Amino acid sequence: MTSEIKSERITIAVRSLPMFRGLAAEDQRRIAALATLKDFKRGDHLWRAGDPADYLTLIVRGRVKIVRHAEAGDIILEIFGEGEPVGAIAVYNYMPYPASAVCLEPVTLLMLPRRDYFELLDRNPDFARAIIRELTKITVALTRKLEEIRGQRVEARIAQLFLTLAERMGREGKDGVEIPLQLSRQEVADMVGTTVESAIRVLSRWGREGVLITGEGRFVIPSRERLREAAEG
Amino acid sequence: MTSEIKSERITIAVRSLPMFRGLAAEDQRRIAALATLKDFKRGDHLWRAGDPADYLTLIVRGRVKIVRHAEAGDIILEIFGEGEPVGAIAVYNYMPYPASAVCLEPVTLLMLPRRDYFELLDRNPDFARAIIRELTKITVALTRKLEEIRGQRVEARIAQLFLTLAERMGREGKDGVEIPLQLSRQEVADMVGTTVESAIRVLSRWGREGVLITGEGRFVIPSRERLREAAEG
DNA sequence: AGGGCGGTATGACGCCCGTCATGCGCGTTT
DNA sequence: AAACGCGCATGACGGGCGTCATACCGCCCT
Repeated sequence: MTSEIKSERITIAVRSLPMFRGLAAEDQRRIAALATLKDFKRGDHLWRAGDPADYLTLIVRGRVKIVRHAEAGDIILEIFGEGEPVGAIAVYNYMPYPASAVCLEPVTLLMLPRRDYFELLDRNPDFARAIIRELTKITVALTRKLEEIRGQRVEARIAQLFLTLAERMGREGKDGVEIPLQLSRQEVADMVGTTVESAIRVLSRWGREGVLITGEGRFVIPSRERLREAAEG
Repeated sequence: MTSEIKSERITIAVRSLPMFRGLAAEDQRRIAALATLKDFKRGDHLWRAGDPADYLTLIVRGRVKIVRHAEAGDIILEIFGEGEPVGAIAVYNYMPYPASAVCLEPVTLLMLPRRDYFELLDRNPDFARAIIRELTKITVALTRKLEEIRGQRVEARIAQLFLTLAERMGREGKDGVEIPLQLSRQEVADMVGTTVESAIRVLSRWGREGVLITGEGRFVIPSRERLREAAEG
């Protein structure tokens, strides 16, 4: 009974993932039979840096941050959302995860054992293309991050961060652009490579000035233009 | 006559490249027939950011830096050497080059038209694996660069840079580890994300203290240990 | 109630490093 | 030779931001 409900959930999940959408119904059924779903809550680790990568992991619901723990503090490399594969590179290359993955919200994962994933790859070469596309995106994003951190002042970097977030996941609300994402000051700092105190100083000042307002699990940008000015410096 | 000599050179070049080594002799012959060689000298641009990527480019001889021109100054993202493909991502994805490529030394390139490259990909799926491997390497390198730039002081970053270079291309000489690579102070600065002046201050002091000596087209590290101390800070 | 904890906020201090200026040596140009 | 450009070197100055300290608030726990 429960397992039937479960398998029903899995089938729906498989169909909803862009990566599997183009597949034949038979392939989709096979994947659903081999894959499992797993739930997490905010703050949970999907894995830690160094763990073995035994499953191909796809996000069905929620968002996840990829974090590297460095001596000088943590660095958030990327935020993945629904439909995206997480840690696909590590799985593909038989390497331990180079970074940790932590949930920013309640998350549901579809997990496919590595062995089955490779079998799928053999029968469906488009998957290699999908991987390459993901890797390209990551490379471009990392390059941009490098440019931003380099030389720019902290305020400009944070402004740039929220402009990017607004572009990626912003919704037009009645008070301006709304970014539905729960990030602590610490996490903002980790994303632009600075300290909590500096992030707090900028964000609390922006709150007073009405440039960017922190709400419950979201940020609001009353005027994109004023944020852009801050980004220019 | 000349063309025979040329085709002879090409055949040798194809055989020397790791990417082609596993191929059947017939495939190697086909590649040699389609590819061309091109020579450059130090300072030449292989291409500039924004140029169309019409050829798969492999380094037969010499080294190349990948540079992004940012407002705050240039950033050297990567240095590629013999046997490595350059800009393979751009070719694969039909996108214009996201960064410029400049020769650090006299360079010889093997260039394969994109059309032929894709044909080769279809007939030989291992190539996709090769691409993914390259992309993975790049991602890891970029991640490391991010960590280094973040938080660390300039002196530590430069020390880290030369430790990495020593690991990648160092040779044991009579005075210590020798890095056979011509880099200006400006280029060192661009690699760690700082200014020329700061790079000069560190390097000239190290020269006086005997931590790292700049020679003709090379650097010498008398004692890895002292450099490591500088990297720790 | 009290105590611990995590996130947020604010002030004071200090120093690294980016910026600007100046000078030197060397090769190339006119 | 003078003029110019380029790479390297060194000094002075100032500010951004990392570091440390303190405090407030809400929440969970025993």
